[in-house]
Amino acid sequence: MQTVAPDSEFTIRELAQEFDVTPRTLRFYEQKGMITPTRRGAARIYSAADRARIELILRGKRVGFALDEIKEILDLEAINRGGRERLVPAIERFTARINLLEQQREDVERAIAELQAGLAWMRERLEDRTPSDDVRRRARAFEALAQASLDPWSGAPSAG
Amino acid sequence: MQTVAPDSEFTIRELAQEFDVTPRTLRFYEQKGMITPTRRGAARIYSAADRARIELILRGKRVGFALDEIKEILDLEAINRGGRERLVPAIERFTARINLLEQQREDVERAIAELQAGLAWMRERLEDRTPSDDVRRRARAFEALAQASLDPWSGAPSAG
DNA sequence: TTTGACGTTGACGTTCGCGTAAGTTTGTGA
DNA sequence: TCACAAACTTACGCGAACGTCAACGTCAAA
Repeated sequence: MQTVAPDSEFTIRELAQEFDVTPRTLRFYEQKGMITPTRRGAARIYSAADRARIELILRGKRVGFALDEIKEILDLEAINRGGRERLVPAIERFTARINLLEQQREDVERAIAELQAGLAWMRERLEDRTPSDDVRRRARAFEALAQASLDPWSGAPSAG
Repeated sequence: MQTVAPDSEFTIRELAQEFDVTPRTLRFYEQKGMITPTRRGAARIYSAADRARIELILRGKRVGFALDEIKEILDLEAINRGGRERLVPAIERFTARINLLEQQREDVERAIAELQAGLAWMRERLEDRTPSDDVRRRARAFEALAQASLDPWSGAPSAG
């Protein structure tokens, strides 16, 4: 999220701490060819561009990309250099990816809704009330799952 | 997405095909205690509730939950049976999870935007034009990454 | 100059989420 | 009754994404 001066330099530990990964992780990404920090002696020096790539890698991971896929995205520049033979299939893969992500956004929204329903449910249970109709309606997803535990409420008057 | 009659029954292969997983996957989930189909002889019989749980498991997976985490969510009914000691920490974990998901929705949206930016870029390259200012602005995320390949465009007149 | 923090390169270990035999049983139609 | 598909259990295997030593180098502070 932060933008840093373009001539910034970072050590491996600085970036590892900032992004909450271990140095091992950054070396691993390098070994996969996803980042190519320069060296001062044997030590790695990371540029602002390296840092930006790391950000993108980690965001990619959070949304479920495999490292190899992320690498392909990062290699956009290589794709650009390539001719139509590289460009065209890449465009197709990108498009497919975007569709998947849009599906995934839906999944995330449903997951949020479901967890919130479960949460509301638990909160009412915590207050020892039988769940309100509204909560029960929102917890529909869980009704199917937890019928055994829901059924006692569904027909019976609250049995204190 | 489909709602089925509550007394429906399914074989392992039916559900495997419907959800595009292998039978092995469903047995694996069972082994982890995430579903508990009944048996007819040795053969598994899945109920509508089992089917609903599978749906939830798979959606959970798509948004990046680990199976153990999904199991916890599915165990809401067990949590419900438990007292405050179980309920309270569960509420906290659910809340934390929701926050993560909201963060993730942002990540997904950014990822979509970035891929679309890359896509627009590639499309213009495909037409052999130097990327328009608009596209370049949207591809900011990639500028930092691929400076080497972007710089040639930035100041120079298109050199065919 | 020794200590200690931080860096390096292998190289093997671990967890997760199943895949993949191998061999056995069970149910159904010819 | 035989065959064959489809289910079952057991168990080892695998790729991804690192974790975790081991063994070594380097530099600043004490």
